[in-house]
Amino acid sequence: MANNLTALPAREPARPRPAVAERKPSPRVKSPGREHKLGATARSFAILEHVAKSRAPIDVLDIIASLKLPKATAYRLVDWFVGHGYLSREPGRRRLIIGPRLTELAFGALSSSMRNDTPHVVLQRLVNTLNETCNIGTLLNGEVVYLDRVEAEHWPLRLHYTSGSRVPLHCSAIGKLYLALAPSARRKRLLQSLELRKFTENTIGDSIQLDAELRQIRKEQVSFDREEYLMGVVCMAVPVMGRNGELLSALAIQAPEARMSVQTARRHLPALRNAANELAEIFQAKA
Amino acid sequence: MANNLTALPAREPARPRPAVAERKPSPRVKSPGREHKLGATARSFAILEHVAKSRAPIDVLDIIASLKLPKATAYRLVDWFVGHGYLSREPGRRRLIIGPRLTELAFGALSSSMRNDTPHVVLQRLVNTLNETCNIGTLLNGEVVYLDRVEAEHWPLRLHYTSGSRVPLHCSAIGKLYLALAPSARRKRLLQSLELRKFTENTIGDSIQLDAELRQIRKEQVSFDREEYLMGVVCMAVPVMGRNGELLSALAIQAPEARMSVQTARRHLPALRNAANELAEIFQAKA
DNA sequence: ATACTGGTCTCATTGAGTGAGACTTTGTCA
DNA sequence: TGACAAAGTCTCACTCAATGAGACCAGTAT
Repeated sequence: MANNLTALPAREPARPRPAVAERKPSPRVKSPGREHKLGATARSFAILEHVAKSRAPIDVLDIIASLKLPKATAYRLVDWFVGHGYLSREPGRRRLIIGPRLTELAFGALSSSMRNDTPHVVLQRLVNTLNETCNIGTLLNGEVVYLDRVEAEHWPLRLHYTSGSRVPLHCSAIGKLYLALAPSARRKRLLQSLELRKFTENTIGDSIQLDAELRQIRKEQVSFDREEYLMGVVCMAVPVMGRNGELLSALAIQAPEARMSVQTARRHLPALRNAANELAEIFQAKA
Repeated sequence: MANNLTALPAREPARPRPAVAERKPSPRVKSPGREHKLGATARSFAILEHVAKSRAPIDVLDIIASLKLPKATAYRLVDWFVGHGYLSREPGRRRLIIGPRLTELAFGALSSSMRNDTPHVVLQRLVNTLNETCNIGTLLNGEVVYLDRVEAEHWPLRLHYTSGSRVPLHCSAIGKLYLALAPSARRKRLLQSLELRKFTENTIGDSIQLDAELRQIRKEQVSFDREEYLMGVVCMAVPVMGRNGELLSALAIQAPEARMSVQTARRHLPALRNAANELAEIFQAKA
């Protein structure tokens, strides 16, 4: 966990007064990767996390030391927290403990995440049962992105947020599923902007064939990736449908073909369908 | 809760440019009630609180409306939260839920506040009276986790952070309590995804039986684990209820059956109930 | 096409936040 | 009791991070 708190501008030693002012002519380069700073807020959370993590009441100097905050700043922030009930001081008016407001927030957060985190739990359970990697994915900007992903075998359930990786639509189970089940207007547009590039010998390369495949998918409500993107990787995806038949997202299982042929995958279909239904219900929590 | 978020300066409609600058001659009167603003931070917490409080995933527009934040600002903050894991987005890339980082913080905050604040004292007292191990637990990601735990006999009041240990819902007193008292929609979901694995001969193995048990629990507001998970271990759990009947957490006593039969446990019920009430009050301290 | 609705981006403006350091209070040791 | 250090507060010049109005840009619905 990179702790960039110190990395604030590192102000100069406060020169007495440098004339009046030199208007910088706004050198704002149109940097595309706009990152927001929220410096104070970041520090605030760091402090809370520090207090929450520590086993015993903590004093401000600890915070200053651990987080490398300047004294004045640390006291200022802590004061604010105390004043707003997020932190409290122990009887001796010194060491800090979690305040009532934060406790309240914590309760809320926990029960909220109890309610809403369930997608992940469902996924996790599915993976435990089938013992293969599964993921929940959706379409975003014409690409498949994974919303959550639980890897089999190894615990470290790494969340692959695959921000960068472009998974083309025409050669991934989830992508084809979306193509197949999108309302026709949308499908048309998506198809139009597809370039049916070949990745393996199995990749679908012409639109006639793709069309047939999509029809099949629509009929069966399952989509397969038979080593169409990566040789040796097989994938099966089912839709997570909303009440009105909208496609909320897709649930997929993925494994090396050595371990899971398309045949084998089909055997997992009931389990996937089941999980997909659970997910559908969860996603449709009412306000 | 006074909602002063709107009370930020209320910027003027951006006058083109008002000459260069008029140095205010520092009218800083030595105001004694120095108030720090921390505007961004305040707003940040307001957002988190809002999300945590709402029972369903919330969308940014709700936030904007409820908190009267300017659109751009709200999106900026939310983005930051999502980027830093405090909030997450649901499938449709729209509604917001509590993120992993906030869950972690919440958990830390709660157990920290258990330890330092009165909850721990209450628990301790209970243990001293009954002379058996007691713990406060909750449900997190479909598992039972202990927020605080005081062991009898041995001093070392170890806090079981049970990061790894999965305590299944259907065969633990706290788990069944949660199952029984959850709102019916959630109960349904939880039950659906339960695998009634047998751990001992007493483990409840079929859903009919479980259903009966849950009804009983709901009626009596106590839940027992009669050696259903570990042979020789008996457990009894009572709810800690909020003002509106929400389940805040659960309080349980645990002992070897040799020392505490279910009968004996029942005798401790009044003491547990009492402590649970105390806890309820503590948890609902007003800001 | 046409009108929404949800969301992103830009950018001038400025006040919120900053932090070195002086200062005050509290605690400790002789 | 004084004297010294450590903990905590306050000041203030400086500036950059946050702000928010509004233009803009998808998608979706009509």
